[in-house]
Amino acid sequence: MTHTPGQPDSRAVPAGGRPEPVPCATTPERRPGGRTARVRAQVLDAVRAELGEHGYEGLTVEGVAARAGVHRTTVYRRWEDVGGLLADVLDAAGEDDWEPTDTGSLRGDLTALNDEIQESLVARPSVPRALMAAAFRSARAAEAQQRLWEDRYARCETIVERAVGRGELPARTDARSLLIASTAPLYHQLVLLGTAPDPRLPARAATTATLAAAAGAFGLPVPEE
Amino acid sequence: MTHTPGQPDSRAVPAGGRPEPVPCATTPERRPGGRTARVRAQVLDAVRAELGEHGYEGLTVEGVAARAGVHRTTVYRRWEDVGGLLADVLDAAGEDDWEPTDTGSLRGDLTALNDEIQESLVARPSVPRALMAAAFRSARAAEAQQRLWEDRYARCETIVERAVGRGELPARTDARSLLIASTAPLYHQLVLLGTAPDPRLPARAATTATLAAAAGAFGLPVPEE
DNA sequence: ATCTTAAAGCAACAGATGTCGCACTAGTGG
DNA sequence: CCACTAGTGCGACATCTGTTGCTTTAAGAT
Repeated sequence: MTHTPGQPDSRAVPAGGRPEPVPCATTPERRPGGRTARVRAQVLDAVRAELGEHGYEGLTVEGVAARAGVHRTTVYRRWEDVGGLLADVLDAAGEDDWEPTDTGSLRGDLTALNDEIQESLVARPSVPRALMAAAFRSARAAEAQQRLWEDRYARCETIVERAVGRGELPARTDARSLLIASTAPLYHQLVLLGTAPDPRLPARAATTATLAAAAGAFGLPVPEE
Repeated sequence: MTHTPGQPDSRAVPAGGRPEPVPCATTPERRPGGRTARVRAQVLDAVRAELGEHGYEGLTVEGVAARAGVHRTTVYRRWEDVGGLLADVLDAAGEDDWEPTDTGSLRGDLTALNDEIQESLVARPSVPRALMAAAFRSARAAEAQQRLWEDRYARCETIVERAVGRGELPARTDARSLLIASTAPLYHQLVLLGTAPDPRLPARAATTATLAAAAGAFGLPVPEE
């Protein structure tokens, strides 16, 4: 996850994901060499550090540039604004190897997942929370956020597949809906409602979703009977 | 809901909800008279109008002041910042007489509620969405938002009470958890995940919650058998 | 009517934020 | 080794955002 400065990553991503100024076919890849990649790594590291220290509120282009040892103008030119920075961070966040833990039961898996979510959301300052805040302000960050959600929920579908394999769930189950039903109350209460975190909430939400699933709430074609 | 300019409202609210500069007991109420109230009404109307036209992104103190026909400084002094403005708007929003519609069944009531929610969230620009965005940036707006959520969910508890009265649910049912389970997927998908609105989502989320409730997912003390 | 004073208007200022042209540095290719 | 140039550094500038001291207006009381 953490980029090692000085060891340029080989990903030749167009930095901010913005449309490039039309490479004229003679320049297939602009200049993926040392300095460019190094600056990108420094800046993204700085963003994560600033986010961890001051949260989204305290995240400013000025501060990021200073911490990265880079000039303001460079950041503005490559990432445009704070939203662009976070979009890049979000894309990088999707490149880890996270996967849901296997506890042996659907309810256990969902509870473990919810525990992880709750933990990441109650931390102060919370990076995921900051990224959600950013998604409200920047279209680019919102798109990156969407990609990350999609990736995460796709990985979580293995939870449902395992449950189907164990016979806990019917084969044709809408995995995505089940996962959302299980996790949504957490985000709703912790992020939107702003209620105090309840240590039993993760388990309760997971249990509710499990019960609904057992009652056939997420059956796909519902063969009626 | 809409304030009629020129007809000062009698609510002697301390405007922004901020701690007042200690009234010296000789001045029990500062100056609730015409101009003060009129300015407040003008400004709040301007906020709602700007929000409807440009969304949260385009909401600026400068624009609000101009539209309200008031000087910038006045807005800064009474509301401090955009968050303060929205907090005041949020508090005013809680003073309506909204109540959940009665369709005759738990599932129907929850579906109707979700339909209303979805409708308010897919509108562009969406005022509720703007208020949520504001809650991320301003502590004052966040508190006001919290008060509004609390008020809304409290009113919705009548849905559960009616269902209990009809014998659809056991007497000891955790109304709040049921309501959150029913509504959270909507907010999660439309606000956080940013997925395209699905016209059947409200009904499906309501059905899921109803099934879970029937399975005893929201029983309060659970007398064990 | 007139006095008092809370609140609004006004203008000048300070700081943050973002932009632009130009110079320079350092990969890249000959 | 040298030439080329994408990308960065630098400083000057424009703008937006928020603050402060003072003046003016008008609500409320005598």
